[in-house]
Amino acid sequence: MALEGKKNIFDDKRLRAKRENTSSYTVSSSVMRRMPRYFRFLRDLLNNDILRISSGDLAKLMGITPSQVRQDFNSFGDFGQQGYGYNVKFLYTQVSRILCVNKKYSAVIIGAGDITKALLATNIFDIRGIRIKGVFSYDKCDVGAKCKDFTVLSTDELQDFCNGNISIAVLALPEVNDDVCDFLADCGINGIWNFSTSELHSDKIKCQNVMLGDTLMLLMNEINEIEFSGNGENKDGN
Amino acid sequence: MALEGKKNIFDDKRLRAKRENTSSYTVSSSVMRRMPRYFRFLRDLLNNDILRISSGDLAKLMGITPSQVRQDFNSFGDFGQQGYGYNVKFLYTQVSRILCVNKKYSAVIIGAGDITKALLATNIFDIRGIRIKGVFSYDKCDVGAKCKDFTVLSTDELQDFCNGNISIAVLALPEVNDDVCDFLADCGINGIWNFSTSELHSDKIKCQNVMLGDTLMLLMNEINEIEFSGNGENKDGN
DNA sequence: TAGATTGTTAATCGATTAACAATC
DNA sequence: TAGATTGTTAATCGATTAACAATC
Repeated sequence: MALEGKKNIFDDKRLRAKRENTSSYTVSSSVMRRMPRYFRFLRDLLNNDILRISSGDLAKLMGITPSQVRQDFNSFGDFGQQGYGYNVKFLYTQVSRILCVNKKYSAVIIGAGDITKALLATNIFDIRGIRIKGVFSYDKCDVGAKCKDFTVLSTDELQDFCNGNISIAVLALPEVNDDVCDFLADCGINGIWNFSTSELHSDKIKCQNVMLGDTLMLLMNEINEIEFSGNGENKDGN
Repeated sequence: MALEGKKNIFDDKRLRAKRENTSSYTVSSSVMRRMPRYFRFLRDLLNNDILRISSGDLAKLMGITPSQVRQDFNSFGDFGQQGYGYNVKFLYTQVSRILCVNKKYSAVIIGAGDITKALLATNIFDIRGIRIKGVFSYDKCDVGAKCKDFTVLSTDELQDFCNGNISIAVLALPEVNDDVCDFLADCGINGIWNFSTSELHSDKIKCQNVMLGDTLMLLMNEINEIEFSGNGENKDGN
């Protein structure tokens, strides 16, 4: 495809800034947070054999403005072509690269309960190139049990097990203490995908706090505006 | 407590606007999305027997500015007191009310797999006053099986089962079709908490799309900036 | 009363949208 | 070439922060 031939994978504003020592160029977090959504929509387009799309059509599909589509991608590089639009496959590759999908990160899961089983039953890790290397538990009763293909190990063994080769820890526990950040950072782990109810922040390790209850409560608020319109009582009489 | 005595639960800018027919007052979604986080921090304060807090201290705790704390709460009403600060219990009650926690909504779960089991094993519904009334499946093979205390029913029976008494449907399925929104709306359900990989939007029903993969990819991007600093290779040599 | 801290207005900052010249 | 559509600048909009008078 002509487009790909012309595009250089290093035609990336951040990398360019780095090379030219204008350095400090970073993409704002509002832009970054939209990238996974682009990723999903572009994947769907590819699955439907749509090879080319304009900012206008993509915007309509996603319920945003064409300007935003163009601005968003332009914070990373010149991914389109005037008069043509965007090559979907190329754009998808760029977004995948931005999100580091298929970097083949290694991960461990900490916790041996139902969340762990649920995550292992999906392809959420596989399709992003993440390899789960082990399942660990703080609870000695779990040690030795099976979780899908994994024999649960004690967190006492985690540091030796990691040996600097694990990038991500999935925290699939109901509650954790703040020290878990230090502990995992000391194991050489760089990021925590946190399903516990405790919000984590650390200078030593990146944390993504899933906080499932938050979206549930937002939904409770949103439906309230329907249910209470008028009579001030909901379906349960409250 | 003096504060509570003086405060009127209807001293709420939205309700005031409604009464005075200035009507259209709505809180911006940026403010609304922060409410669950306030809810969690205020609950923690209460659990630690802290009964009073200033916007400055709460801001420090949460890593935001005192101005934001005051502005956020002021979009709903006058929840504090000059010279004193905020009464934690009262503020928590207001935030709970805003988020409709403990409204005793009824819900059903659709899907009888590991996500359903994982959710039923937590107290995520209980502590928010949500009552799970049934578990349903599109897959006839699941029907009759047990999911915790529930016997899985067919989605064919959903409409009769709901009979207008169910507010929330938890979609615990890998993938769904867009029509699911119409189907659930026709059952009289008002909101979908969506764990599938398909993003849902509808005029007929509120949707909260969890999109677990999104935060995982953001984490992959964030740790990349650590791992690739310098040599351009990650721990797996990619 | 004096000190503390809110509620609220004004100033700033950043993000989104609009417009259009560049160009495929 | 003419039409289409980007990349990018300028304008707008909204959200955050600062400042301070009100007041507990």
